[in-house]
Amino acid sequence: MGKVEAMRTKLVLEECCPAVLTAPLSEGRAQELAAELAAVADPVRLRLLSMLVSAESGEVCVCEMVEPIGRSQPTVSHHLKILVDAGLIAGEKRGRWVWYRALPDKMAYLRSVLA
Amino acid sequence: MGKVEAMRTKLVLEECCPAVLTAPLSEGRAQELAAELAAVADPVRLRLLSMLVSAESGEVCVCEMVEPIGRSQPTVSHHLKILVDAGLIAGEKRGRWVWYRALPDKMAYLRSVLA
DNA sequence: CCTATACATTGATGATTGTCAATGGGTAAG
DNA sequence: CTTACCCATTGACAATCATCAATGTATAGG
Repeated sequence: MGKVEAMRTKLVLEECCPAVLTAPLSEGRAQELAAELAAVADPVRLRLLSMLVSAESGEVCVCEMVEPIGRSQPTVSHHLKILVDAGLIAGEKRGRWVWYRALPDKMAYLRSVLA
Repeated sequence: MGKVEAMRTKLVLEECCPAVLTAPLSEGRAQELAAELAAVADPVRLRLLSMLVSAESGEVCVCEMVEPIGRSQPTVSHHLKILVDAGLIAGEKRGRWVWYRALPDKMAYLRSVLA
């Protein structure tokens, strides 16, 4: 195995995709992981996440999300709260507006769960 | 940026975690991705997956999963069917038994969705 | 054949969830 | 102070889902 291949293996395994599912899961641990994954297993929340991640400034006002999402304002707030509770995004109030941004670390963790 | 860092970035971005969420998602695409992620957002299905992935021989008989999972046999069959429909596992009948194995490609795809 | 075993399917039920209308809590403008 | 605006919360409802008992299908053994 050449130097490049060895590095690729090391990086992929240790830095990007640490194994989590490679040992039998306990009932409690599985319950916890499932709840965290459920946060992203929803079309509205995936679209909200994609809007935040792809935003030029890194943050988006709620008022800019309601119309593109195509749901009522309370429904959008509901999903944003679920994402906040899951640690995937964070909101900051400025005046009458609230700006949300993505927290990539938690997303990376969720990705590592599926290994 | 040194050679190693450049390679790390390239590998992580292109080989392990291709970006999928970095552009705003359409309603239809989000619906599709959410349905695929929902397959793994369940404690029973996560435990089934972990049993298959960590199995020595790479496959596990249904009869070996019912008792550890702690649910009825029809419930286990129900969840196995959902995983099969999601393309995450496959089953093969041998005599009276059915052996399931994990299909890692689909799992890697799901992982790439969260980028 | 007849019985036992392994798994899938069906039907019913309780729990969870996504949705919206109505309302509440703050903030800025007049 | 009053009004208008932004967002969160509450309550209600319909849809979805996880679960089990009962039943169906297929295979092996006697």
